[in-house]
Amino acid sequence: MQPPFHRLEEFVELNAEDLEFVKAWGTTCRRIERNRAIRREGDPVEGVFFLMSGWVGSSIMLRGGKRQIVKIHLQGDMLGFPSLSLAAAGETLEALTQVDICPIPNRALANLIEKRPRIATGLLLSSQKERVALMHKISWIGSASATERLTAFLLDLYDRLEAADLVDDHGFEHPLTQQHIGDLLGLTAVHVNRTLKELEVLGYIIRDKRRIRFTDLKALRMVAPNFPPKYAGRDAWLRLAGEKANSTDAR
Amino acid sequence: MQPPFHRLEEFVELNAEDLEFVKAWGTTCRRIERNRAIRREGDPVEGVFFLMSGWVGSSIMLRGGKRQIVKIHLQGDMLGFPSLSLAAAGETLEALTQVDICPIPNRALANLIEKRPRIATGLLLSSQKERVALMHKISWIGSASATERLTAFLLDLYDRLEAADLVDDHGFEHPLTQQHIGDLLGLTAVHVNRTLKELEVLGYIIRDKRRIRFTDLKALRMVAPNFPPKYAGRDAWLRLAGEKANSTDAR
DNA sequence: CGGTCCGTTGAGAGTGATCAACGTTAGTGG
DNA sequence: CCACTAACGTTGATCACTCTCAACGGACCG
Repeated sequence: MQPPFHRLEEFVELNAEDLEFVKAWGTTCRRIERNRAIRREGDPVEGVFFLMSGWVGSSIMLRGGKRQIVKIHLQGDMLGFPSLSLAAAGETLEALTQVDICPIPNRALANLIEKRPRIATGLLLSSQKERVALMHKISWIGSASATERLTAFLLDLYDRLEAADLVDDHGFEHPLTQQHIGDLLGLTAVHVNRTLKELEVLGYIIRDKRRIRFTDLKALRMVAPNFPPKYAGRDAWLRLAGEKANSTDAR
Repeated sequence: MQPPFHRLEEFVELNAEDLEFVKAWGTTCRRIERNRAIRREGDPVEGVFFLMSGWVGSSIMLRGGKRQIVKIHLQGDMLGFPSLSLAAAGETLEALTQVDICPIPNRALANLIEKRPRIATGLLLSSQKERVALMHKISWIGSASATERLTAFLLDLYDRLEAADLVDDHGFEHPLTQQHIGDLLGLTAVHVNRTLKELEVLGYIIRDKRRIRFTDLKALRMVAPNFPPKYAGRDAWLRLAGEKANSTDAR
């Protein structure tokens, strides 16, 4: 089975050496059980993680015991990157399913930036993509109804799962409780329940245990507050590096 | 007057060559008048901008004519970085005051990544800092009251203005209408007005035209939903590159 | 002097939170 | 295999915060 490098190769074309480099990450993977923390807020930042498989939630604790889940990470994502700018980890990374993660220590990252500029560029652009995603999330958390937030979230998840080839028959299995979804969207679990039911009554989705099937994607995309932006693709690297990219590409 | 490089030097120590490189940006600055767009959503992404002086708002348009202001940029910020990952600009950059911006074309950025790894690292870490800021913003937009959101915003602005040395007598001048603040926080201008008045009645702030003075910072920080995180500082680069940084540092 | 933008204040309406109860599912140990 | 338990999902009633609509005053500008 191919490791999930689709995110790394989204913006840059990796050559043989690059691939060898990232494949080395896979040699030190760790398995973490469901509901265990990978890293807690305040822990020292020893590096980042590459998520090989499973679902991970990244959350921030608020006063009063509330938590805000900032992002659901899927396989192929880099975890803990934002905390590189902090003196101590600023987010709690929690395994929502059994997961396999590969720690990438700071030293290895530094080595990467120096030796493999194309991977570094890919990471830089991926970070910008994450910023765009956060910006959009702010835009619909800030001024959208519960129904709109929920559809935006579901569609985002759908698109990302599709990119990771985890969508089956217009639906997917997920490990999220309604409390999780509430913490993601800034809603209470009770209201998430009502809103999910509303979408089901409208005939847009069908729920069965922890499986969601999308029965009217078109209608859902009409409900959502903003359509997903179009990402740059591989030519972003071309735009950045000009003709350089072509001449150094091994394949 | 020294150009505002405080953000560039936050995570890395720039040597003489690095400084020469970034100072070159200043030679192609453009002046933009108040209320004019620097770049609109959908425009081609020809590069990023370094903000020499003035206030810039970065916003996303939503359906129904609503706009979400995602971030207020101050001098020393890099503008338009997230759009590097997009096929077309994903945010509108609007001058809130008269501003001076220095365009940095994609070609120059590529050159920078290749030739000046320390600046590149600084930009990468700055991007992560922005991600942290966005994550925090999500956390208080998602589940905080209007009062909490407003105080969080005011304090964030205060801290950033202080870093740019623009705070005077615990207060500052700003160009924002209450509509702007509403679009930032996901509130209506009417409610922003009531909430500002509430903070004034409580004795936490004093307003006079477009000037805000903070009369009880301690109380305000108690109201805000989360304290600002502690950033890594210059040793972040050390953490990344190990002893390498010391040996190559010119000063 | 008129016009426009911005700030201020009031009254009423609606969305989502809160509190509470109950049903259902899954996991545990006997 | 069953009893027990805790976590999760569902539904109802009430309440509070914020939106909406509306009117008016002040500041700035042509």
